[in-house]
Parts: sequence; C-alpha cells; structure tokens
Amino acid sequence: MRYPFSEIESKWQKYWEENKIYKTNLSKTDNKLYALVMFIYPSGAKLHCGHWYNYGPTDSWARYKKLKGFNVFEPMGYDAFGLPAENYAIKTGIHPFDSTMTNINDIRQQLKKMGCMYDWNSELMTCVPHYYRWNQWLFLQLYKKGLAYRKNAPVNWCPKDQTVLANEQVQSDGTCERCGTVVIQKNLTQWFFKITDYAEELLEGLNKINWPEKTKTMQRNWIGKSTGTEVKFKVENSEEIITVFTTRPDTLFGVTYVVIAPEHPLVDKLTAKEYKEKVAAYRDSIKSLTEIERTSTVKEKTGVPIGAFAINPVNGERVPIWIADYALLTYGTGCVMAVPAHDERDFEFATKFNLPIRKVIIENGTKADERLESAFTEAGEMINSGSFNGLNSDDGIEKISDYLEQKNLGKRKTNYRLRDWLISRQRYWGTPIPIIHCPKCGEVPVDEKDLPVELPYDVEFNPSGESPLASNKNFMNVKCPKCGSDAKRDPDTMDTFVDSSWYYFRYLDPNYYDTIFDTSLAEKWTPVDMYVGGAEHATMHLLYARFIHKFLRDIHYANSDEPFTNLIHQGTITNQGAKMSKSKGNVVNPDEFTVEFGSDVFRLYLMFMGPYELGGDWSDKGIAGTDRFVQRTCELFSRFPKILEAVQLKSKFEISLLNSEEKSVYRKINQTIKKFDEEINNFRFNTAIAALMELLNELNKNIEKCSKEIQAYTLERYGVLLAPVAPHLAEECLQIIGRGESIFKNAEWFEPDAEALIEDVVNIAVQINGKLRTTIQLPMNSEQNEVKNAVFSDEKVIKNLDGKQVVKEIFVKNKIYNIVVR
RNA sequence: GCCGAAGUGGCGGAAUUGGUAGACGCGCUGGACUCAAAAUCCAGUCUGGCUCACACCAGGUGCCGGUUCGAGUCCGGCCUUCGGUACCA
Repeated sequence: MRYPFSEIESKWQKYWEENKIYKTNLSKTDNKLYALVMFIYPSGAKLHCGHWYNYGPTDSWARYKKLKGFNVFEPMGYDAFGLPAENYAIKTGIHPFDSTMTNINDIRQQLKKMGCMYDWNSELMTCVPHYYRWNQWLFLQLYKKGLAYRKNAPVNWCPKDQTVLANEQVQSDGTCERCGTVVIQKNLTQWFFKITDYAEELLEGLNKINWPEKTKTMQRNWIGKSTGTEVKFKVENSEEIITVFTTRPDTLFGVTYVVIAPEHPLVDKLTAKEYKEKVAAYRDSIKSLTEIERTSTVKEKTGVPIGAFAINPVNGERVPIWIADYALLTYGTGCVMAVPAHDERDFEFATKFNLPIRKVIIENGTKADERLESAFTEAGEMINSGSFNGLNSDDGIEKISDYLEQKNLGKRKTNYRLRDWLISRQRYWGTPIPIIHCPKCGEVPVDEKDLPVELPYDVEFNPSGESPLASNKNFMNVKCPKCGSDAKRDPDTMDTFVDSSWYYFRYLDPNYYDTIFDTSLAEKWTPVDMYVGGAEHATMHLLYARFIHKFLRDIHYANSDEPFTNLIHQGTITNQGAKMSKSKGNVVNPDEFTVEFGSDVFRLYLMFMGPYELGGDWSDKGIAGTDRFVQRTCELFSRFPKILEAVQLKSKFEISLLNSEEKSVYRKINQTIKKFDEEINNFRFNTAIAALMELLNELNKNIEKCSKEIQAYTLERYGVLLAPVAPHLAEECLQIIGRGESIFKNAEWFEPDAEALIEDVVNIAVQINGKLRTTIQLPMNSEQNEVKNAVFSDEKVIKNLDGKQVVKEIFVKNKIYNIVVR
C-alpha cells in the first residue's frame, strides 16, 4: 500500500492546529530559542521552490531544537509593502491593498500546507496601520535625535513615464525597464537615516556575531573604513583652501596636480574666467552620461583643467587644479591630491593628459631614474621628499602626518565608504512619512499621539511626475501642528527596508498597542538566536536591521547590541542556470510535487539535494529516491503495530548479550542518533538524511531477526529522528507503533548509548610506500605489535615485500599501517 | 579590475585533526515477481587491462609543480564557473 500522504498530512496539520502544539509560551524564557526565517514578500507568484528551500529545512532545524528541549519561537509574517504590488496596480488597476490581501490569504494556506511549526498567533503584516504606525514612530525618534534629515539627492528618473525608478528598474544599459527610455538623474529633496553615525560600531560589532565570514566581509567592505590624513592646499591668488583626503601622505611630495569632483561647490569659485565655458561643458557632459557610462565597461577617465593652481603645503610647489569624474563628491572631501607615480588612477589620468609623473618612493632593487611603466603602489624608500628622504614610506605616513598636524596643515582622519540611508520613495504602497511641510514653520513632525498617519486608499497610481499620494487632497492638506496655518503632508513613503529592520521585535506580540513592541518580552527573547535567509540581503536588510537595533538600544527599547546572533544563508535554487523569476518564466511550482508526493517528501528532497548553503540548479530527478525512502519507512513501521505497548521498554542494552543482528541494529541506531544530531545541528541536512537512509537499509536487512525489545527500542528512536525532517510521517509512524501523543506535544530526544558507538573490530589499511595493498580486520584498539604481526604474516604483504628492504613503519591506531621500503 | 566561494563517477553529492576516494540517492544494466507492463524486491555499476569467473594489476578528485611514509584535504603558480563590488583617493 502506498503511504496515503494526503490524508495523513491533513490529519496531523489539523491535530497540531486544534491542540495548539506550536503556540509558544513566551513567558517561559529559560531555554528560549528564537528561530527566524526572513518573512515573505506576498507577491502574486505565490510560494515557489526557493521559499520552500528557505522555510522547510529551517523549520526542520527548529523542530529538532524543540525536540531537544528548547522553548522554540518560530513565527512567520508578510513583508507586505513594496513596489511590485504597485506596479501590478498600474498594470491591472487592482488596488495594492486588495491584491496584497488576496495574496496573503493564498500564501497563508500554502504555508500551512508545508507543515511548519509556525506560531500563527504571532503572524504579522507590515501594510496595516497598527504595524506601520511604528515605522512612523521610529522615524520620529530618529528625527528627534537628528538621525533623520532631509537633503537633495539624485533619483533615477524616466522622462517618458514621468516617474522615479528604483535601481532595479533601471536596466543594465541605463534604460527604463518599462519603456526603454534612457533614464536620467534628477535631484529631489529626500529623507535620509544617518546610519553613518553608527559606522564604527557596525564594523566593530561584526566581530561579535556568528555570521558567515563572507557576509561579514561584504559588510566590512561596504562600510569601507579607511584611515588617512586630510591635507590643506592653498589656492594661488585665492583665500579658498582645498582639503584633500589621502591614505598615502608619504607620497605628498609626488603630487603633480589636484583633482576636484566636478559637482564640487569650490569649482565655481576657483575656475578662471577663460576656462568657465569648458568647465560648464564638461559638467554637462558627465551629467547626461553618468548612468549609462557608469554601468558600461571600464570607463576611460575624463577631465578638464580649471585654470587655477594649488600650492603643495610641504614643498610650496604650484600644481594645476583639474576637475575629473574620477573624483567623487560623496567620498572624503571630494578633492584628491594626484600622485601619478604611486596611484593607478592618477597614473592613467596623467598619462592620458600628459601631466608630470614624479617618483617619490622607489621599489627595492630599482633605480630612482628608471622610468615607471605603471604606478608603484607599495611601500619603499622615500626619495625627492626633502627631509623625509631615506625613510621607509610606511614610517613616512606617520612622520608626514605628524609634520602636517604640527604645522596645522592637515590632520589625521578616518573615512567610511558607507553612505546615509536614503529612505524616501516617491511611491504609494508604503509607510507615509510623518512630516508636515508648513510654509511658515518648515518641516514639522507629526505629533506622536496623532499617529498613525494613515495611508489613504484612494490615490492615482498612474505615473504623473509626482508621488501618488500627492494626488489625494484630503491626505495632503493639513493644518500645521505648530502654527495652524495651511500645510501639506510629505507625499513620499518609506523604503520597505524600514519595515523589515525591526519586525523581529514585533512578532513577539504583533497586536501590542502601547509602544512599538512589548519591551519586556523583547528583553527576554531578542536577539534572534538563528536567522535564516538569502545572502542577497548582506549589505541592505542585514545592515539596516543592525543599525536600527543599535538605535533602539540607545533609546532603551532593546537590551542587546546585535539583532541576529547566528545567521545562515540558504543557497539559491536556480533553474537552467538562472534565478527563478516570473519574468524569466522559469519558476518551478512546488504544488506539482506536493500534490504528487506530499510535503514531507518534497521537504526531504530539498534537504537531500546537497549542502544547504550552496543551493543548486533545480532538477526533479531523484525525488523518487526520497519518495521511496518515505514509502519504505512507512511500510517498515506498519509491520510493527503497537509494539511499544507489547514490550517492556528498555533504555539500554548490554551489547555482549545480543545476537549478531541485534548487535548490528543496536549499533546502527545509536550511531545514527549521534550522526544525525551533529549533522542537523549544523544545517547539514543532506548528510543527516543519508544517515537515516543507511539506518533504514540496516533495519530492512536485520530488524526481523531482533528481539521485540530491540525492535521497539529501535523503531521508537527512528521515529523521533524522523520527526524534524518528515514531521507528518514521523507522527504517523510513532502512532502506528503505539506511542501515545504527538512527539511535538511531549518533546523527547534520545541520546545515543556511548558503548554502542564503539565497534569491536576495525579494518586497518595496510600500505606499502603509501599505496594500499590490503586491509586486515583486527580488534578495536589493537597495539602496534599485534597489528605488525598480522600485517607481516599477510600473504599479499609478503609478496609485495619480496626482495625489498623495510626502511620505516608508520602506525596509526585503528587506521593504517604503512611500510616504507627501498 | 578587485574581493569571496566552488571544481570529485553518466547525474546530485559523501569523505573528523592529511590516513582504505566515490557514503547516501538518482540513473543505468541484469535477475525475481507478472499473461504483460508499472510498482516492488535482489544483484551489479569510477576508468582501463587481464580473466569463464573469483582474484589480480595500473590509473584516477580542474591543470602544472611542491611538502609528506601518505594529499580530494596543506603550500606555490595557472584555468574554469558562480556570487559580490565598481574609479572610495
């Protein structure tokens, strides 16, 4: 008989729900374990294999921990705001709220069919006022501390659609995803969160969390800490000062020109009359080309001189000032001292424009007057550097910095690549920004007691050149809270990464009304112990959440420094080499498989495919293997109905009293417990399941020849091992053999019998000159002399040693005996 | 360009601190059951050589070299694939 998965899965899902098996008692906090998977974006595409791959195995890990005795909290919710719902509305006319709600209802049903142990009491969605009002509250707290501010920033603008585009809506050739028009940059006044204030702590904190090294490296690079020195250059015939940032003050004597970012305000002040025209033309040229050229291949550097000259503070030399697009306004001071001899970019630029290249550091073994073929960027001996000549350049960095600081010509400075977080979105489907713009008072924050600023239902989504909310007069027109005069709301909404940067607190009580979340629960349950989600969030969500967590700590809402103690990235499941996406039409629908094989089989298959962190290309070849495993398991248990009731259950057997099949089975079940435990604990699901398969093979071979006591002992343990990875099947199997209640109601985990883990005999590999010649079977822990006797009396060894001289013998207990001959 | 990860049978993939390469599964081949097929069960399955067969021999973890009694694992140099990043001074 085939395992009737459909009946059995719904039977147990119903049982779990009715008996509230997965409702976590949050007041019990000893042994708490917060297991979290990144919440789901409820798009119309429903659950795909990638979701399953993320949620199924993570749930198995959480179940394993529950059986191990942890009080596990595993919630699920919906990251419900966002651009795709709005784009869908533009295309179909269906309101984002309506489509999102429909999707959530569908997805909830799909999620429930997976059979995860989510605590549905904690379900949340971000698009409802009682969630997003706390985004607004959070905004106001940041605002109060000066960490939310407004400034001009460029956005991607499609001139045809008259709309702002997110970066991912701009194609690689710089055109609009929808209409193919070339996207331009437009400046708008927008809101920022000052994440840069936390740059150093965000960097330092990485040392304290157990995250994948590569993710931490990505965050480190993203934060991009760089220590150097700011140096002041006077400008000839001007009162202005150009301050440059350099990590190589040791090369200061090699400066042959200075570069300023084209958009830098100093440019207007310094440009000589006869250069104004050329400078203006250059600035125009890069404005229109930036986005296309940035994304194209390696761009050749461009620039023009502005007809002004800077004075090198250490040698008084007069060097030309240029503007060039390789100087970025947004990094450092926006000004660069150019040392072509020792910087690749400057070298390239100087070569192109025929600017002088002066060596001030020589590479060991080269001569001072040798021509440079490329920039020499490493350390060496300083030359042409006045009193600093002869120093090693590493010392020179310190000495020149000291000199500059003493003479008040510069000072040491640390810079970060990290930029502030732009949170304004000129979109409808998001959290309204709780700010009122008053013609008299300027920007006025909405009073906390007036939150939430509700997102109105009626707006015009079709792109009109401004934020959709601006079309709703009832929403936009308000009285200024300060002076009472006519004022307008901010028409923008927040980046949805704001929603996801604190949702793990809210899960603990999603209906909490008094504050952003229940802080007393948060103190006990955060940080999240295990967080599982895609690596694509490395420098966005995972950085923003760390920032907001630290901010909440600073305003005394959280008592920890980091949100996620442990982090695991599941790999990506691709299809025909490409990421699954609706637009590529390569999405694999999991229902295909769950309908045919059941959710346990599908979950098992996803786990068995390969290492969890690697993912892989989708293939359904092999799902038959996990299906067979489930069938054979069910069949095995069916042969032993109520066996647990028929015998006196023992927790340990004396191995020496067992017959050989019993010994073999007893050893195997205990070895499997040990192996499975280690593997699943470390998210190595593929090998955990392989161990169960080995066990099943052993049982099918030998269990019939065992006593009823051994059979009961083994099957009960096997059933419990199955429970994390195939929960419905395990519940059913345990019920068949007569275990009373749900294993997840009365959590239990068996420890292996240490004595059963030890074999009495081992195979020892016999090598001659490192080549395997034979293996011999000997008692466990045989000493070298015993092994030696056996080895040298072995026929094959004798044959192979014939006429040769033994030089050396290497013995590794229970493993190897290697004879070195000449 | 830079940073990171990975290259093992026909396929997905296993291999503690260097110590019997290919666990487990798919697929394939042969057999049993069946009127037949499916399903199921049993056996075989890294490659080459030799053998009726058992056995035996040689080679083998992307490529080249090194360390070692012994390397998939460590070191140096390449090649390929996949992620991340884009002039950060």
